[in-house]
Amino acid sequence: MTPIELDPLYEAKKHEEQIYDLWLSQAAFHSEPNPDRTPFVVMMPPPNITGYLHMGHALNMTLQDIAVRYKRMKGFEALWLPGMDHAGIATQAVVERQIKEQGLTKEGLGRDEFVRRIWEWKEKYGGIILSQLKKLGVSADWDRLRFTLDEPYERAVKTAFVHYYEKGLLYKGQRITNWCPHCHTAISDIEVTYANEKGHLWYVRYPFADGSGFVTIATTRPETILADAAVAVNPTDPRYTNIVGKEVIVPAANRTIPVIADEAVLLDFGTGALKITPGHDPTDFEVGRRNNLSNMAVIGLDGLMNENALHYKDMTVTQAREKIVTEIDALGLLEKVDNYEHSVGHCSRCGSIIEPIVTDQWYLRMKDLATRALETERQGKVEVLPVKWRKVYESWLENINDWCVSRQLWWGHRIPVYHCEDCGEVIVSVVDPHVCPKCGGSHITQENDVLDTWFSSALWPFATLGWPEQTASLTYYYPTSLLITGYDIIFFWVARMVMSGLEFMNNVPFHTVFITGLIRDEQGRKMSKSLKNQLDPLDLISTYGTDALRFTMASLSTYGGQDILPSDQKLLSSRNFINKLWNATRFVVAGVDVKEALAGPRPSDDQLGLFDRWILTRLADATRDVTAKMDIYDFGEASHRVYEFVWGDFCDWYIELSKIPLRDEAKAPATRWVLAYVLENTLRLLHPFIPFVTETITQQLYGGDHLIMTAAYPEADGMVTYEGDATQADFLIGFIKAVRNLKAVFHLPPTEKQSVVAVGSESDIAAITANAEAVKFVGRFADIGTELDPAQRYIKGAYGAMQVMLLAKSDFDYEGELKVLGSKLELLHADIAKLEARLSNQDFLARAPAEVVDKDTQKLEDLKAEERLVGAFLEGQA
RNA sequence: GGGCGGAUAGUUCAGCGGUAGAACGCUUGCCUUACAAGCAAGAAGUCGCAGGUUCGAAUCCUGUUUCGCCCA
Repeated sequence: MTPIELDPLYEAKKHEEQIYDLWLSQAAFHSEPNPDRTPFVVMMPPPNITGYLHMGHALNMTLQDIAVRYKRMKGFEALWLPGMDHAGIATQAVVERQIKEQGLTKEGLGRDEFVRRIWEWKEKYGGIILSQLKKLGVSADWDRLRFTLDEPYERAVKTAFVHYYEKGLLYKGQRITNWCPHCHTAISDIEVTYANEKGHLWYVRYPFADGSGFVTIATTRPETILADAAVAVNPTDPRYTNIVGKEVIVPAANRTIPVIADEAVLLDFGTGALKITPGHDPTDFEVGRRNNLSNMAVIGLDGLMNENALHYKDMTVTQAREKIVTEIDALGLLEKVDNYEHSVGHCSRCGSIIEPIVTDQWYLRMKDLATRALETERQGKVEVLPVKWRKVYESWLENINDWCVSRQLWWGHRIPVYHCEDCGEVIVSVVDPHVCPKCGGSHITQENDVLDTWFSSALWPFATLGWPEQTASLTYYYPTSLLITGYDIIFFWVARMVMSGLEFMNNVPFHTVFITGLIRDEQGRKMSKSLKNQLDPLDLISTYGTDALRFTMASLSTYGGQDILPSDQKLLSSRNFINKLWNATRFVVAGVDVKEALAGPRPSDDQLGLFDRWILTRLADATRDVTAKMDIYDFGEASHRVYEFVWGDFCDWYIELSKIPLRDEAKAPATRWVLAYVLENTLRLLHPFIPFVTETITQQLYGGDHLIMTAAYPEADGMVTYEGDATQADFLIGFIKAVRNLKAVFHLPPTEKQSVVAVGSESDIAAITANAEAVKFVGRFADIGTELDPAQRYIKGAYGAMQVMLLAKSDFDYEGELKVLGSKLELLHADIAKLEARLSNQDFLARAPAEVVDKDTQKLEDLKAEERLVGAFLEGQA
């Protein structure tokens, strides 16, 4: 056998790229429907084509990859379907900025040319994130990469639109919408983020038309006075009952409007009288509908005051506000101005202040769709994890509004609604109509607007599999298994996928949705460009290696979905762990040909030593625990458990202990097999978390086409365990620790090998003497005796009821020992007192479960035995 | 205003009815032939505060303080 030589340090950079290529070359990520296997399907949340890899992706994609690799190794037909989102507003903005630098505008280019340029941009620069994902080790089926604007996907979007339309769920109407003057499009309610801002509350007098005084209203937006349609009071407000029905004059506009009564008016806001501007406020719009008021607009789609704004025309909203306040003040109609903090809506995309404006938009009726999505989740057919997000999901669906799905953009799915210029017929169709079905005319034009990007994303779990065609993939892979995403898109995406899955597939889109926490910086702040506290995952990969980043992400994620604060320390710790694994491998391969050892027969039980049986038992325990956590997607706990096994059991104890039998050719073969077996299984346990290093090692061990990523995940059920032997080994480990502790407490040089004398029960002593060689080696003892020599003095320690004595040198510090023993006795006294108090409590004995009482009784006996021993030491010392 | 979540070792977090756990940091001693990206030993917490339920509470209930998030 020729031992394999490995570098003493694992250098991720040297291996990762070629390992990824190896996987690709073997088509290891590809999945095809296979009736012999159960599918496990994850739909990747499609990143924007304008996107770059950030820490959120690193977390989210790592967890998905762990789940997919795990299930793949578990024998599922695992499909992870990747994709990209056309991201209407974001992409259009990027290309608009680009052509602006060339002195061009999209209007100048025209729609077709502009869209053609976006496609050109997409081919050239778009999707950089995909190559970045590969650096993360993402094992997605790239053969099935989908893009939300590809032709087949477009057919799905049109089909969905036509379906909703024909079902009467889509309607077009003049309604007040959230208008972003910067993006120049309508956006939906959930794309508006509200922030409290300092502003003013202006108290303005509206004179009665009959000259009988005035009524004072309070407003935060004086510039909209120009579009006022009424003044409203609450019908139950005794202050104002006599003015309802009167006419008032709009300040600065000199129009008359009525005073009306409406329940929407709050009695305690301002003066209790409000101006009503249906054209520029959602609440007022509803009041206007109830009272047949006009929807006059004074602010245009460009965010400037329009022709209805009289002498304020072409001013910005801010300018108009200043000017009109001055004018009203000059007219003597400004009563007072208060400072006032109120909530202002901003475009979640660009941050501009949203203008509520009445425009013609398409809306999707949500009530029934939402009810079904709600019931399905409540029946447990879609499991939302962590559970705290269930209420968020539910409360949104319970209070849902109709969804504005049209956008005034050019990049996206153009709404498949056509108008016959000849007869006015409205045609809603998946295929482009060339002839009007009603009049036979050929002058047909399509609506200009496109659909909200989320309208297409909502179809992701089935449109990617070929819907509306009933493809073999759709039949086999749908519904999918797991979705992992961030909580910021529960409404935007998760809930809408559930709705459309139920509507079009009559089944849930996924069985489980796992919501991850948010990545924050070390101080717990959100990562943002303005704070410059963003970590770049690609930097972290080049510094620490992909596996270290992945292991950090996994080990920091919690089942409760806590936010995650990565730090250099944590990455360093993960990198060190990977290096530990690498070096454990170095040790194994220096003495064992793993491939050859495992090709041979498993040693019989009597060929295995005590510690061989111990580590095999521990491996089975670890496998069971890790698998149990993985099965519920608790990646954090799973990673901790495997870390503990690798470092704490395998490296710290078994590898050290194996050095003894490896020197003995009679025992070495069994130990070699165990080393190989445990290493092999450890690598498999770890592979989903740290795929590169485990595959690199596997390449070293086996070479050729042998991949760990397609190997079987360890099964605890198939592993033989030795409980009794494991307990005995644990006892010996405890004994070694007791001796080490004694040496350290009394500052005996670790290199100095001590003579140890153990005095205790026959069986305990027998266990120690039977394994004396191993115990002496890892404990660094010179020899182990079982009888005290009265002529010698000893350093006294206790391991339970067993005396653990070290031969003392003449200069030993007995004063110090007295102190140590004394404080130990005090601790024992305290523990014993606590237990005695509990065990003498009749209520405890009567009500606590018998096993708890038994455990405490046993514990008390053990403590008392140790107390007697330490007490005797002290007496002997005195 | 409504809702949700956090408050546990110096730090970041697990635990969520049976005498407090991890990682990192810290202290002490070690270049022990896999690993100093390491080894051994150790210190460190009245589990935010106040009540209650229970034989027993970090864990369940109520109130409270405080930080954060979401919705209006």
